[in-house]
Amino acid sequence: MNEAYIDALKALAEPHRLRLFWLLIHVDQCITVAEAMDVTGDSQYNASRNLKILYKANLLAQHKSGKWVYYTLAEQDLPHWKALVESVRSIAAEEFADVAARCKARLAMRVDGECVVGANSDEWLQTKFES
Amino acid sequence: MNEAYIDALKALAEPHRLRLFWLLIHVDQCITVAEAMDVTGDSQYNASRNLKILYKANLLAQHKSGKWVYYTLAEQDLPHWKALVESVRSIAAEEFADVAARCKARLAMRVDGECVVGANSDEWLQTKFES
DNA sequence: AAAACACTTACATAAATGCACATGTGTTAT
DNA sequence: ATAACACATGTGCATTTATGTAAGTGTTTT
Repeated sequence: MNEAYIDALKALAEPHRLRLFWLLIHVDQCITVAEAMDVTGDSQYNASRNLKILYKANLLAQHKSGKWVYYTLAEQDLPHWKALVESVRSIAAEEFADVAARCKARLAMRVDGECVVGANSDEWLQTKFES
Repeated sequence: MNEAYIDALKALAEPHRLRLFWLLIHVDQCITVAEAMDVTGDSQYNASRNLKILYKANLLAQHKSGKWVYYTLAEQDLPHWKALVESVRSIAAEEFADVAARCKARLAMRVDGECVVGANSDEWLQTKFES
């Protein structure tokens, strides 16, 4: 049945999750829950839960590395799934310009492509943004 | 903002509405609430409400003709909206083979392209389907 | 052993859904 | 005309589902 597709639509039909998914499409990289917290400003519970909902909806893949859990885009084979991802990708960048900038700054804090600092670190909080 | 887009995703993230929208894409024709009732088997309230929700989400257009209200696909200009419609269009037809057949039979009851008979008519109930 | 990241549970609040009934509007018959 | 009928929509209520905050659990690192 198309229950899985319905779940994907439900997962995307929430502002925080749509933003997270758009971000993962456009940065084209894995991000951890801690990084998502910093970038979006969501609480730990919401960042974790929303990423997990996107994962359970088969929109994201996850892999664990030490105490970090990285989420990344899931590969899509079916046409209507590809079109759905394409739809989110096509959203104008201006809508998410702020998070995109914050995400870029947060990923710059990585060492050898690995996340090494948790959420709300001093280093991150010193990086000021005027929104 | 992308609130309208969120509303569209929400509108589609419900089995009955997804089915209705898929149907309107594939029959490429207006249908009335009464016809939708017969085709989907939904109650009058649900058929009316779900069509209206899709309409308010800017996915459908409506025009009134006498006591009938015809719903049809809305034209989309923005890329992410087009891709969203394309996504639903790409859903395998087998998922909705039954409703597609019932819709074809129901539209055959029209006269000069106009709906002339209401829901649960004798004529319709005589048309038997084995589901 | 202690600290940190991610996840889960429990509870309170908000929102969506379905049903029954009532309303509004257009059509048809007398 | 006006009364009766039919299509579509709105309202009130009960049930279910989603969301947010706070606290607790599990696992890994140092």
